[in-house]
Amino acid sequence: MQIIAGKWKSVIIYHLMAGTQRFNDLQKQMPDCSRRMLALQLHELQVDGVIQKKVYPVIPVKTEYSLTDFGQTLRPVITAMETWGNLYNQRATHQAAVD
Amino acid sequence: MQIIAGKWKSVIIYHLMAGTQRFNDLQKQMPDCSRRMLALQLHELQVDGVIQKKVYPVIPVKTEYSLTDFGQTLRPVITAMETWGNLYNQRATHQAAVD
DNA sequence: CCGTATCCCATGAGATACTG
DNA sequence: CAGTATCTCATGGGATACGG
Repeated sequence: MQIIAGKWKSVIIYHLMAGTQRFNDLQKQMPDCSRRMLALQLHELQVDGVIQKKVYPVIPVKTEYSLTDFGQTLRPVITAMETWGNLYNQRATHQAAVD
Repeated sequence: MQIIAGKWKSVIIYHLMAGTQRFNDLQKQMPDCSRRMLALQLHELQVDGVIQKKVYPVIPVKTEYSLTDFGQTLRPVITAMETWGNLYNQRATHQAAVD
């Protein structure tokens, strides 16, 4: 599952599951991920065919990211993670591991 | 999900889902993971409360690793990954991403 | 058998400044 | 707005050798 292994990839996919997002939308939802890292991981996800990027040639530029059909197949994996996270997020034990 | 984020952690958990394993058992099942890396990731999983280690004070030493109750709660996540992997492992496209 | 210690290089990732 | 470029330091991870 190298496809998800990147530190932020699963989070990006999670946010894109809610629908198309712009670069800044994603950044606001992941304040701990630097602009540089976000760009790098988005690029990798794109190369792996998980997400697609649409660029509108207006000024200033506008881009939109969304899941490809292939990326959509990852939904069950991400939702399994989310379900697990919801169960254990509020607990004191293992808090460091859950993050 | 830093708990699974380590390069080999999900694979270790996957193998331990089949039951208790010795260090060498795990190593044989993960030839691409060095002994050093295996030891490091096992230790982290132990610290995070995902797995437990039992050492038998015989010579030569014998150790056994198994999932804790907490570790067992990760089953749905790992099986979701496995299901996804089974679907896409054999396909030509995205092969690099699946790995 | 099951690790740890050390050395060393490759990659990761923040900060900052710049561009179409 | 949505990135790139560069510099720099931190971390990851292989190889090898050693230890209980």
